[in-house]
Amino acid sequence: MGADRRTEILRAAARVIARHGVRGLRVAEVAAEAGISTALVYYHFKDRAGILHRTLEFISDRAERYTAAHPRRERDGDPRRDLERSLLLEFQDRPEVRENSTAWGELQATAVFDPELREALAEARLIWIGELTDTLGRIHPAAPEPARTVAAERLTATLEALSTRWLSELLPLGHARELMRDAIAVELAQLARQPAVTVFD
Amino acid sequence: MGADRRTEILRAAARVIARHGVRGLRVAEVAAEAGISTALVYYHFKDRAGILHRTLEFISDRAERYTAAHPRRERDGDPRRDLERSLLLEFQDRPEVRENSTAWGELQATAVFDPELREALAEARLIWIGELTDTLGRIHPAAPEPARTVAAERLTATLEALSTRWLSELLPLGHARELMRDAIAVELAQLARQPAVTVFD
DNA sequence: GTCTATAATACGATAGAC
DNA sequence: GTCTATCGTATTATAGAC
Repeated sequence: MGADRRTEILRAAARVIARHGVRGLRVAEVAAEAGISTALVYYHFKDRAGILHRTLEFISDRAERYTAAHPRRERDGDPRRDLERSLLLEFQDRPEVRENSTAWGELQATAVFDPELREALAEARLIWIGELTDTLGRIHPAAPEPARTVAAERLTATLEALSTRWLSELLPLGHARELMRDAIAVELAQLARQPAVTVFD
Repeated sequence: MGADRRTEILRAAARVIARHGVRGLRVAEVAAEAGISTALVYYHFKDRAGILHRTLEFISDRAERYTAAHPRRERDGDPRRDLERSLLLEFQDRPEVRENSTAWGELQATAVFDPELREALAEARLIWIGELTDTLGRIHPAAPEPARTVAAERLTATLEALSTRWLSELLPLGHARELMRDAIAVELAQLARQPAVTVFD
C-alpha cells in the first residue's frame, strides 16, 4: 500500500466528501485529513476544482472495481445472481462503499448546477448502463435490446434514489436492499413476459 | 397577490436555489432577486440557515399544491389517469415546476449531510407515499396494502432519480416522461398480477 | 421597515524559506 | 517536497441613520 502523496490526498478528499459533500469540501480540511499543509495540497493539485475533478475520477474508478468489474470477471456464473449482487453491492455499511455512494449522489446533485461535471457523469453512466444491459441480455436473451436498456435505466435510477434515501437515513439499509431486490424481480418479470418483437427476424 | 415581504423573499430564495442550489445560495443574491438590501433580509430572517429552512418549507408546501393535492380533489375521476398525471406533473419545463423539482432534489441531496433537514423531508415523503398508495388502491383494490406501499416507494424513487437526470440534462424531458410512464405501467402490471394474499380473509 | 456602510470572518490561493 | 505565514476576496452578519 505504498500509496503516493497524490493518492493519499485523493483518499482524504473522498473521506471529506463523504462527510460534507462536494460543495462542503474545504481545502484546509482535506489537508488536515491527510495530515499535511494546505500548501502541499496546492503543490500536487492546481486548485480546488482540480482536486474535486480528480477525486471524482478516483471514486469512479474505485466504484468500477467493486461493481461493473465484477459481472465481467464472472461471466460464466449465474447472471441472475451477478445482476443482483452488483446492484446490491452499493448497499453496504462499509466506509469505502458509503464514501462512494455518497460521492456518487453528490456528483448527481452537483451536476444539476455544474455543466462541467455533466460530461464525466454521462460517460460513467453510459458504461454502467451498458454493462447492466449486457447482463440482462444474458438472463433473457430473447428480450429486445431497447427493452433491456430501458430496464437498465430504470434499475440504475432506482438504485440511485434508494441509495440517497439510505444515506439520509430515510430508509434503513435492509429495507433499501429489499426494495432494490424487488425492483430487480419486477424488471426481470417484465422482460420475461415481453415477447421479443423481433423474434422472427 | 399582495404577498408580504417575507413571502417575497422566500419566492426570491426559491428562484436562487433553482439556479445555484441550496449550497450555492448567497444572501446578497436573494436580496438582489427580491430587489431589497441584504440588511432587510436579515431583518426578516435570523440568519442564512433560517432563510434556507423556511424556503424549503415554502417549496414543500407549494409542491403539495400541485401534486398531492390533485388526486384528492379529483377522487371520482379515472384513478389510473390521476396517478399518471400526478407523477408526470413533475416533468414540465415551467419555471415553477423546475424550481420545485430542483429544490426537492437539493433537499434530498442536502439531507445526506444535514440531519436537521431530515425530519421535514421524512414527513413530506410519508404524506406523498401515502397518497400514492391510496391511488394505487383505487386502481387495484385487490392488491394487498404492503405491496401497494412498496410500489409507491419505488415509483417515488424512480421519479426523483429521473427528475435529477432531466435537470442535469442527462435525459431529455420526453425520454424522462416515457421512462416514468413505463415505470407506472410495470408497477401496475405487477400489482394486477400479484394475487391478493388475503383475498379470502 | 428600509437603507448605506462596514465589521468580522472564512476560504482559496500564493510567496518564500528550508 | 514540505512548511509557515499571509494576501485577497467573497460572504455572512451587524451598526446606526432615516
